[in-house]
Amino acid sequence: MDNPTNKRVTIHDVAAAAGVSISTASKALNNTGRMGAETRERVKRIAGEIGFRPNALARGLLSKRSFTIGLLTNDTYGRFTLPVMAGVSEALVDHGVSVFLCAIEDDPALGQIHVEAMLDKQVDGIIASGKRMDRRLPVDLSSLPVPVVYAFTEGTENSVTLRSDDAQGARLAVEWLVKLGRRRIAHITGPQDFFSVRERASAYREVAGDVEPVRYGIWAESWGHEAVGSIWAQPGEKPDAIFCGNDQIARGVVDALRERGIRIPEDVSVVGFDNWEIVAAHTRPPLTSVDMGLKELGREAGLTVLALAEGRGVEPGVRKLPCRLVVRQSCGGMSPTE
Amino acid sequence: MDNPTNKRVTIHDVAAAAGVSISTASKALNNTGRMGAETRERVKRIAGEIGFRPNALARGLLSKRSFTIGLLTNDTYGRFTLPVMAGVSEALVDHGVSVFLCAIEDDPALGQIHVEAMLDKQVDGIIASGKRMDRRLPVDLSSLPVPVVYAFTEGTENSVTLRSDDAQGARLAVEWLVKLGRRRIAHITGPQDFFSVRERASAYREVAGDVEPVRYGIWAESWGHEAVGSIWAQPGEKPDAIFCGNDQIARGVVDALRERGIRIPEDVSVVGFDNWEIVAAHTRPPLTSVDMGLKELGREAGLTVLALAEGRGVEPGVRKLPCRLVVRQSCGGMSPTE
DNA sequence: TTAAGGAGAGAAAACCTTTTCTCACGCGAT
DNA sequence: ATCGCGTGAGAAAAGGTTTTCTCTCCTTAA
Repeated sequence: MDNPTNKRVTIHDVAAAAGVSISTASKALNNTGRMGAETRERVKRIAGEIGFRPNALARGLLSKRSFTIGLLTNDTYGRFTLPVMAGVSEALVDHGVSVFLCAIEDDPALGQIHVEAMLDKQVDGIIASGKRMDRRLPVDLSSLPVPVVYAFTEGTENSVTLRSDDAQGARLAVEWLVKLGRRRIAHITGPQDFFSVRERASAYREVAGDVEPVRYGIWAESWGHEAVGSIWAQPGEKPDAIFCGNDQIARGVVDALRERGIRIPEDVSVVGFDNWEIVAAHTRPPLTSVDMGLKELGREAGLTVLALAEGRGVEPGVRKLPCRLVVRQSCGGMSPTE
Repeated sequence: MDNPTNKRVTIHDVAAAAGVSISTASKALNNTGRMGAETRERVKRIAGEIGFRPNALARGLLSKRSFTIGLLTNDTYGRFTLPVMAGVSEALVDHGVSVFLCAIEDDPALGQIHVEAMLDKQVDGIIASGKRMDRRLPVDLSSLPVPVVYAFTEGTENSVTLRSDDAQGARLAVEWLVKLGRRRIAHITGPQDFFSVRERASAYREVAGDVEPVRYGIWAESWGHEAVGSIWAQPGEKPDAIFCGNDQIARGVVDALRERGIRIPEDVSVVGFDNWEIVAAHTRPPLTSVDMGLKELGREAGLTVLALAEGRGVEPGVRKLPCRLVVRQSCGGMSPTE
């Protein structure tokens, strides 16, 4: 049913082929208006046969809905926005909505250009996403003529913001360690100026108590390695579990422990954060890790911006999505519900 | 200069405000038609003042150009399409073109849906991208009404395909090792059924000679680790350099060497492939690695599809873009040109 | 038999922009 | 004085849909 010419088939062609007027054709295809059941069926059948697909530009011009949204991110290479994007795309494709990807590094001018390009193209809404929860994108989205949803980046005053519940995730991890019988749980994590770091740390503190100081550092293997070095260099009792601020740190921790002949998980349990498959699953032993559910976050962001675009109300504020614990072999025990 | 009402400002508003007709306004703004210089300036000034931006949908309806292209990928989480995407976006934003990101896992139905959605939205062209050069996307793009460019995935018969020159990249790496005085260079790499693997291996063979067998395995740290184990378990002379099929394998190799007390780069040089920052830069010591220039590839793909969309001819066939060697500390020596 | 009403379908406007065509006017040349 | 022409600017069509309005029949009830 391809059309041999290069010209796209329009509703005019459908109408002509079916021997009806354009308006009747349109109403038939959209299940609107009044007409004989037979006519409606015939139009639909013929439309299918000649491969008619409505021109979204024309439709959008009239309906003020382009079935298009923009995804703005400054996390070009990062592992955070990637699953978020996948989630957004997945949630919206069912609704016929396509996603403009706009990678603005940290360049305000570039951001501005992208936003304007999106508005020119009449996007129905914008999702702003980033690489950390407590930083803004370098572009002001607060007074746009379209709805904006923030996902994994800080939003403005009365905006809708979606984030993972890091405190709950941290609690999940530490409680799991406690349940396994660990009593001396250390926490090696990233820079203290990250909001997530502070949130995870205080949840850790709540559950694990004051037995070990929180160790702040950088988001790198080397820091995990080094921190273990300094803990084991000190005199006194050693931890029987280490809760790490991310998987890379955990990886460094595991390496450092192994170098000392300490067995994982028999002597020390290790838990990571992020559940970054490529690291967590390939560490020896594979890492138990907290998954922030970023894909789910993306899906939620997509549905939310869609709701706003359709005029359905959405309560503004910060919405936290739960994390889950992915159990592998680095801390013993078999399932988080056992 | 915001407009207080929610209504978007159209060229009607500009015309009214400037006291001219719509056609005159349009011609003034597009620098077409004939009119007094003063009129033209006044229209432009007023358009700027009231914040007029032309509606791309309406423009596209008429011009048959939507200034929109689609990027199809099945590498949702992968590290390959990510830089490709960044390159595409970067190249096209200057031309006012926005990019639809379509993540089709490996699902033909999903692919079909996305392609149809893109065509409905009148994309000017499509870039297909994947996670390996010798696999097709699970969707047929061979007879679409818009131009298609393949980047880092296999294209169809008479298509334009962009890929990295893996043979040249491998040669670069091995020649570098030779220049450093290494004579017994091993090659530990991925599965032999990857085209890139075979290509890299034969380039390796050309330069390094027949002194060590190529060791095929899987794309994982564990394989690098294991391969070193088996090499060092064998009797006979040991390699003084190892060229790895990717950075993860290299990472496993480095770990295994260190466990044996072998110094890097003093005793053995190691080179990786992919230059995956997050792995290469954080291995101890940081890995020298071959960079496939994926961002450049993306940029090139963007410009190519744009050229096709504008009717400028592009020679079909496979175009290989050069790799470059990123020198870090894992093989000694300081710069690839020294 | 006629008026009312409903069913089926088409005409036309609207969305916003670009482009082609037409028109009016003034000036220089005949 | 008239013709032609160049200049400045507006009218209208086009692009593909959707939607409202209108029109024509036909049926049914009075």
